[in-house]
Amino acid sequence: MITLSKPKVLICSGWPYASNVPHLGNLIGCLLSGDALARYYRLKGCDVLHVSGSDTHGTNIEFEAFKRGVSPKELSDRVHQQILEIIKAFEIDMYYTTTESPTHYRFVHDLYKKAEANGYITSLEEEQAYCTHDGKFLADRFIQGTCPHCGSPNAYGNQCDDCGTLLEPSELKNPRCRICGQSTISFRKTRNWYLDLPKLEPQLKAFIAAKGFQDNVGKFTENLLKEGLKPRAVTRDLEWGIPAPFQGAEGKVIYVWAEAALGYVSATMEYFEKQSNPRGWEPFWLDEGKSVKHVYTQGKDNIPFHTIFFPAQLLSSGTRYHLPDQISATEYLNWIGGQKFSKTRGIGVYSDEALKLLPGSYWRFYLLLLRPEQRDIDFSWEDLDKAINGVLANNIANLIHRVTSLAHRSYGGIISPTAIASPVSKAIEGTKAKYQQAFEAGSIAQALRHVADLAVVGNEYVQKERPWEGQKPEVIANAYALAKALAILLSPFVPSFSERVYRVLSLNAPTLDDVGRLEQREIRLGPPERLLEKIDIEEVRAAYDQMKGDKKP
RNA sequence: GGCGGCGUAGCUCAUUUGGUCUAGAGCGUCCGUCUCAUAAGCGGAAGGUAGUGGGUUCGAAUCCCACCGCCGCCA
Repeated sequence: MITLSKPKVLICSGWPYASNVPHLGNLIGCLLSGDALARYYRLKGCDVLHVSGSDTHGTNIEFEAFKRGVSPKELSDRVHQQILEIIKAFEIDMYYTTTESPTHYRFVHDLYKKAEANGYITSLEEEQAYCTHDGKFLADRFIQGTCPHCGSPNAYGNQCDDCGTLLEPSELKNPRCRICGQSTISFRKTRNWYLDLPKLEPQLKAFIAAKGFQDNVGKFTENLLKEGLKPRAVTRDLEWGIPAPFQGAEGKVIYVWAEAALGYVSATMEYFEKQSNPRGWEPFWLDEGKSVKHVYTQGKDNIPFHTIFFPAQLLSSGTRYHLPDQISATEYLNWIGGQKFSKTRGIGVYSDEALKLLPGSYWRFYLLLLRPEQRDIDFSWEDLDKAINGVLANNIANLIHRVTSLAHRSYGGIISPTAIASPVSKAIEGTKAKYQQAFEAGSIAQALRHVADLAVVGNEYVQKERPWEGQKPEVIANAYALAKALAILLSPFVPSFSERVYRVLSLNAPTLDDVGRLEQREIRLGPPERLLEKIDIEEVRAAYDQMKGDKKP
């Protein structure tokens, strides 16, 4: 018998910025969506790797570190550790690294050296703000001054938050350095290196046309291409970051946008290095064909990075890397009343705080069910309550408990190998088909809704057949088939919950193929178990209020 | 200001390329009911002029135009 190698799937989740732990919106957009997809493809029997890591460079981290009086390295290391804990608590099963990894440095160096050799790197001398007191060039955000339009004294070098006008650093009146607070700013000439995107445009267009990205992803990308691409600077005069490998660029670093996404490749390399299989990454990245599928999850703001800038970086190397196949982008999850999450202003729940309120699996279920796939949504306690108590507890967990209790009460906990009645098997097969279709299209919330719908069918069925009256072993067998299908289909969303159900239903590492499959022999159920505790949303809310209250000075 | 996206019952969403009649479902609400189950389940009812206003069509939530609101990109 010939065993074909399993289809490979690489899930790439957007890299959390290591200035702070991710908030709920970041989490659902990147890592959680990626985990659900990865688990789905594993359930289907694919060879799956899910990678991401902490994005540790850039001026935001430098500034945040400065505010806290620590080095950028100290700050990002600390946040990275926190994120690792969060990943564990949210039951995310992936390879998570950081842009500080040596493999990443090496890969970024190699790639840009090749890009330079291939003639895709140009350089240009420009004037940039420089603080003579601190002796360094200042990123736009590090300069503050008076807005020339509205007169606000708190405008930044890139924009005035008070009137919304976009600015150039040179437009600010009385510019001062946000690091030392002094007005010791002058403009000096400096040379920076650019990725020649216009030169890569034909290749990019061919790639985008070939992949045919859907919906908002396609539109975003088209618009950007329509406007025409300009060369983008890939270096900056900073100390924190990956040193630029170009001739004459000593003392400069590769700017964060130009290296973080390359981490998808270097993380894959690093994963296989640790498996003592240093060439294991190649089938994932060097096969241009259909035997590997690349799916990216991130917030909508990152779409162009993944459809244009990141592919451009890969193309500039001259190596024919596998380019993105699918972008599963989310809209935004905002806080109550449409407010933006803000750590400093104390708005919203960050992932570390979320875990103090409820276990990770509860958040998973809520976030994946309400995943913003069509438009921005606002968090609400009511939705959280409905998702957990209404859908997961009352409908799903209760149905499974109901079935196992019935089986034990009147049938000795034994499921006989009966054929599944056609309406039940039809419902299971129909759900499975819609579920797969949704997942393959990257519509994770939709897949979960199909599962929830099956639980409704299950309750209707049990109610109608009344297996608590007389002996109806075939009804119990059908109900068992429903419970089993639910447990398996739910595993990409709430893995620990599914594991508990597997134990009760006597299932051993089932796969997608087991959904709707006929039992060959008698099954002896484990003792009925209360599978999920409900939440008291008012208590959770009170705990949240207290947590936030404690933080205020 | 320019470009793009979105706008369906209180909430979350369905309505495959415009056409099964009174636009569906879950949750919530109200009424009824079973009792195996986590005060869960089931049945029924109320609830939408599909953002608004025009237009195309025999027929539009689904196509076109304008306006309003939200979001994003750009200036």
